[in-house]
Amino acid sequence: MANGFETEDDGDDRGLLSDRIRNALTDEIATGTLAAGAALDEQQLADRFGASRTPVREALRQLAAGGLVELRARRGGVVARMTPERIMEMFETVAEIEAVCVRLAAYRMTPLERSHLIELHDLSEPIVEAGNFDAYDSLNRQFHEAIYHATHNSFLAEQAIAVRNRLNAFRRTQLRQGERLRRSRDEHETIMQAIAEGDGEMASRRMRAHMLNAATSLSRFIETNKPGGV
Amino acid sequence: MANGFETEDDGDDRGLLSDRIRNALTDEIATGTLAAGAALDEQQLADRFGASRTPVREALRQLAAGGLVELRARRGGVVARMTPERIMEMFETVAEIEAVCVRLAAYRMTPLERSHLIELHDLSEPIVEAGNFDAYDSLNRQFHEAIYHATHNSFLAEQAIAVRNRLNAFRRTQLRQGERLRRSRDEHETIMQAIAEGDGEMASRRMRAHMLNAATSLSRFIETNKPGGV
DNA sequence: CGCATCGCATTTGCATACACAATCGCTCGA
DNA sequence: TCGAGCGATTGTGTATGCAAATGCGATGCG
Repeated sequence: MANGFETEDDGDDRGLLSDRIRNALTDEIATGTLAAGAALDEQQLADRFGASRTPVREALRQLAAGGLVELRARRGGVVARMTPERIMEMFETVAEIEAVCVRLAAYRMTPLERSHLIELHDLSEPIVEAGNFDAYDSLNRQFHEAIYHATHNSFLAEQAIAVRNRLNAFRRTQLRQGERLRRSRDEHETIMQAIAEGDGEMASRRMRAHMLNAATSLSRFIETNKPGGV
Repeated sequence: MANGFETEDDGDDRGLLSDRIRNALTDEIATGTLAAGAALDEQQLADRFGASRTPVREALRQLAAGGLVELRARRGGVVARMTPERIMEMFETVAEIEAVCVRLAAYRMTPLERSHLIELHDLSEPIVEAGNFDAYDSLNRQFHEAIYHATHNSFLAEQAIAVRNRLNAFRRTQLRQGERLRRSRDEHETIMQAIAEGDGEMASRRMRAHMLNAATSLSRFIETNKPGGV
């Protein structure tokens, strides 16, 4: 097959082909390029990535293990189709896990980690003013991951990141709504205060509320833009 | 290869070969038949299961996605090698997730679910008296899974089960220690009381303590039977 | 005209073949 | 004697081929 390239001028063909395909598919699902419910034909994907079916299959299996795609035996795979109920369940789960993380983090974070978190939070102020959604999204992610890290429980942090990534496909558009950006930052502010006071329980409750606010916001968005069958 | 059997008298060759291999390997890792750190040679496994490398590879990828095995690129796979620190992190994570589950469950469970939980708990009394470890282990699992279910959040329940299964490989022997069986049931008792009173926060704190007690018990076990390099 | 059944096409699941990377052992040199 | 360089071997990563199963369409029957 089109395997004739030995040159690496593309610069992105390091690593395993199956991993690259997996990452690419993950991105495409998360960004919505591959809509929920879309059929995933192995040969078709193989052609698209200029590979054979073997690495495509391995990528699909991994994605299925992560829950991003559903594989029905001998009937091919589809991008995991989420009901609104399921999405809300995922949001609640993320909210609870985040709440756990911030409680542990409040009790365990080092001064260095605390200052890093404050720095991230401060950086977001001008970005909110400018209404830069993408930049805030990135910073928001860093903020939450800094909290995961500060739990000093890398397994928990991995779980949190995994669940959060899985939700990403639906979280994407939520921040674009009106004043949600400002309110998100305000909520971060109150969480930071609780952390500063060393009150993990308070930080936990506020984080849970913060995540559920985001869920409510997304829920309204889904109701408004309700499509046919998804 | 030895593919000549069309007869299904064996009775266990339904479903996908890769799935059967995955399940078999999961069991072997969970039961310790495959020790942590053991190398997983694809051809060797293929021979052992009477299959080719393809389904074995797919099984390994899925296990890697679940965290049970580690796959280093072009260097093969090994059964995930856990440090004591990592195991404790996993225990803490399970404890926190269980605490979340029982809090939600306390607020949401139906009378039917509550009575089912009570029934399971009552069933364990004579089993503890008899010191039947395996039976208690099974009932214990059902008890916890009934709580997951009662959260009425199937995604959270799935996550809880997944993390719990991942820990199973190391939890196995923990209950065999002395009076841990009796104490485990007593702790369940206090959790049940909090649930009965509708106090989710209390149930949550007690569940966390319950799980961390189990972790401590296992920790002692690990210290006692410390092997060479794991 | 509607429904069931048979046959075909498509696609997955598995086997096999091949290429390259990593490791191990050897030899050679200091 | 020890270390470095180099080749052989082992095993992973990928491609391709083949068989079985599923879904769909056509055809025949009621």
